[in-house]
Amino acid sequence: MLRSEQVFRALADPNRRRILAILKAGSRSAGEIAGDFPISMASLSHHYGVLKSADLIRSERRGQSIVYSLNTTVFEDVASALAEMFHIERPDGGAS
Amino acid sequence: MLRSEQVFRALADPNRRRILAILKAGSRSAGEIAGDFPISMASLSHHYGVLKSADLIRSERRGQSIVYSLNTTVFEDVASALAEMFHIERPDGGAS
DNA sequence: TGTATATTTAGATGGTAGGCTAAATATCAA
DNA sequence: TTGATATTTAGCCTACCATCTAAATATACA
Repeated sequence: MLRSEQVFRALADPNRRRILAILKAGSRSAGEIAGDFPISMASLSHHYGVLKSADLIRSERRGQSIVYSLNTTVFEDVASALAEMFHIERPDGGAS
Repeated sequence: MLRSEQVFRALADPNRRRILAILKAGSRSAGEIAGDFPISMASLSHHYGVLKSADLIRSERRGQSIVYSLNTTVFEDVASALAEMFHIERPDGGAS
């Protein structure tokens, strides 16, 4: 089940999209990600929450750190929803 | 050139997504669209502005009415950007 | 246990977004 | 030009969002 509402809202913020872009290269801890941003770790934590509630990322504790990674399966759904929204024919006809 | 920033922001609002869904069925005047919404025509006009600045819709005056229609080409770009964002292979390899 | 490190949660604040009403603009038709 | 219809623009208000600092939680290590 795709939470369109939360997904679109999550994608609306440039910092969140940048987090996703970073995670695209591989999993990273909250601290590692923070190094690339000018905002506080607390603010980033808020963004992680938004991305998680949209199921776009996942988190896993590893020792003292919390490691975030991309959840690619949801992206398939988003791409399909978007294609549907614009009535674009896609070869896989709606990966669910 | 895709204005990601404005496109994502435009898609973040449910009323705007609903406007797009309505226009998917065909062009409609501002007044016709308004019939499906509980908000004022002035508020809708604001949403048209946001959608236009993202180049997601186009407008054309026809007599006293202004008729809105979907700009599907931009959606191809959005779908591609999204696919890129998640590193999903697509058959058309990025329609630009 | 006590302390340091890593991250989140709580609470406050400024800015932006979306809603409204009222006024302005544009077209049509007398 | 005058009046009616269609839509946008202007101004205001409220709610939400991104950000901050400070405090809380969780883990590691001595």
